[in-house]
Amino acid sequence: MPQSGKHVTLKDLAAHAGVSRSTVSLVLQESPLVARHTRERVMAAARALGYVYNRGAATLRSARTATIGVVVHDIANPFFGAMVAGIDETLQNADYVSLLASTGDSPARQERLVTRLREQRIDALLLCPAENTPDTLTDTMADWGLPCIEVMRHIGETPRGHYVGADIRTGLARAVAHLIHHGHRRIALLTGTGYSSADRERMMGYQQAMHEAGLAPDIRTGRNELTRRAGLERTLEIMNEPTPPTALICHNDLMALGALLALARLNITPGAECAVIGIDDSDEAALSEPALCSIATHPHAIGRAAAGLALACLAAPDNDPRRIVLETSLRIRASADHTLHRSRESS
Amino acid sequence: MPQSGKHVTLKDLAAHAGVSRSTVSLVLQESPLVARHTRERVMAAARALGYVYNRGAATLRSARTATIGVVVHDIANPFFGAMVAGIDETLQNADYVSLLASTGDSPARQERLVTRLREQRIDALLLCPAENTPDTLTDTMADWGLPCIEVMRHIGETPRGHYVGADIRTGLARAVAHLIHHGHRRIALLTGTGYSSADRERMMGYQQAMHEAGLAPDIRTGRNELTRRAGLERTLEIMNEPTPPTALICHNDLMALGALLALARLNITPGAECAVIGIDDSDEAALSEPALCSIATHPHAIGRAAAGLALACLAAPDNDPRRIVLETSLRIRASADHTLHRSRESS
DNA sequence: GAACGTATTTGGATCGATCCAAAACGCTCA
DNA sequence: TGAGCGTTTTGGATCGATCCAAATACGTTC
Repeated sequence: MPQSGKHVTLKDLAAHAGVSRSTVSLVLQESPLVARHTRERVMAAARALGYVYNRGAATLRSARTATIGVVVHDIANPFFGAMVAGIDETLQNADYVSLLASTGDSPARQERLVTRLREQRIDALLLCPAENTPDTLTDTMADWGLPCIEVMRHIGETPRGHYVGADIRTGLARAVAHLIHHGHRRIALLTGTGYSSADRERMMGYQQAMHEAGLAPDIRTGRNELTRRAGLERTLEIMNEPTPPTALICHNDLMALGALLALARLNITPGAECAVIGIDDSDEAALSEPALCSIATHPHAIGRAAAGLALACLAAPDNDPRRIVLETSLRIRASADHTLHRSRESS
Repeated sequence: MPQSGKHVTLKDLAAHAGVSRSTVSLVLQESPLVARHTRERVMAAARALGYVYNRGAATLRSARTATIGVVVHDIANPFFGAMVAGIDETLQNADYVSLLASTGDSPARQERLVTRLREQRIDALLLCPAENTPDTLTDTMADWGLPCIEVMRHIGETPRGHYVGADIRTGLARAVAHLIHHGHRRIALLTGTGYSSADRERMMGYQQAMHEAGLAPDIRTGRNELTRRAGLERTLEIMNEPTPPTALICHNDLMALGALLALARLNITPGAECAVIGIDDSDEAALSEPALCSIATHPHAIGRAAAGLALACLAAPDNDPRRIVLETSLRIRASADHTLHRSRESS
């Protein structure tokens, strides 16, 4: 055992097991070339001496750490909890590990975290980019030779690199059609600043659906806060207008749940007097009172697809950008399952 | 620029800037020994060549990566989002970065993640341990010489290493006193399996408060799931008993919010007919309908304290275990702010 | 026992960054 | 101009692990 404070190295294991450093290295790599009894001797030495592999040292000669960075913009959004579970489930089978970092939706902080992860020599990056992320980040990833999969949000107008997302547009078309079918004509979209790709995608899908139905779009952009509290506050404002919308499609479930809270405060019966639809179909959507109607984006499956794509890129490097867009579905629940009262729509 | 796929190294920067590798290294370390014009030349070379530092290589000679691992058991719990924000805020000023990993409350997965983080040579670990974590983990950290701060949960009966938590016992004493003052005599504690230190702490604090009030404790342990859905389901069961409690203290806000949903489904008026108190005082507590009464544990401050302790350990290594326990406070809100109807207590 | 083929192990160079004693440089003063 | 001193830069060794050609060991056959 080396003196206190020093790490156990291959050299120590080799001396303890009576083999060479190269043999130790082969054992740790689970090489089939090593005899079984030799392998056992080395593993016993590793256990006895409390050896911890040094991935940084290994990356000086081999290229991989078996580590994937996951960078998201709001760790408190339940979408990401589910997505990370999907990522980890997929990586586990490949003996990879994900390391998660939260940008707080700041491009500057994001740059710092991405750089720090690269310095630690992650093998690939799954990135839900902060709003206003500069286009140059895609180039930087390419320069680094770091496989990067943009997830749910992308950098720039269209993704130039790999992308995994959900078919929000079709989901919005279904939501708008559903609301129209239930008698709604004043349907508003409650979204963020309008600058993130997620915002723009929602706005465009919603606008297209409204135009096709011959209705006037009503897009409510606002501050870069997509939380329950923001949904509540903004819905309170909207409902105090002279002619408020009769239906709200919210950026995500958190905002939609906030909107439900606002309606309750205003004694507006959610569903019957004002419909609310969220996006994501979080676990909470089904539990709330009334149950929230939501466009299901399947975050767990998104996570699995993104991690799977990262592993595929690492297994067979090829620079063709891949795009995976999972289907969405409209989960119809009480918050948007009533035919609108006629008096409310006319007034 | 080296050929594609190869990283830019100190050697490349040195050639580009016309200085030695040692000078480049000193510049990157921001050593005051280097002349300003030399420093500028090197930094220009680094920008021009797109240099990325290799922290793994550096740790072969220097000891630090300026990276702290944060391992939690349920990333979807809003407590951790707030705690991580506090951690990151504190680390930013020290030019440290946190890398987060989620154990899903599995000791086996936790062991794997902790090992992987150590292999990446994190400088310290903030750990909210999985339930049933073996005592030996504390010894392993000590053997590794890795400063480890247990947060909110600890390993074993009492923390043997560093610990940061909240004074749950005092919070529970206040909650019980508050409920008694409002006429409640059948007060139940809804908790987890009873095996985690967080469970035990809650059970003991609650029991002590109930004994001191001369009341019979009613502890409801259950499965290892501390979610909104679990709170809802278990409350539905409890409320179907012949003589259900008139007040529920729940393991965390998520469960308490689930309990409120259950009461609403049963047409039991939350607050008036059955009081509900959560633990954590998440952002959602104040927004819910009725607003949730909760023991505030200040996760943001917990995160700040934990990160601060980690930095202090790194700055002045000393093996004396430190213990920081932040004060809690009872945030009184509608879910537990009514005097109990007399008929309900008597029946 | 020698020859041969296969299995297993080895040793020195390499990777990128840091360390630190020595070398080099620039300035001042006699 | 040379010596002395303080500032700045340098070069070779080191760190822990991998690589890969060569060496060694082993088992089988004649």
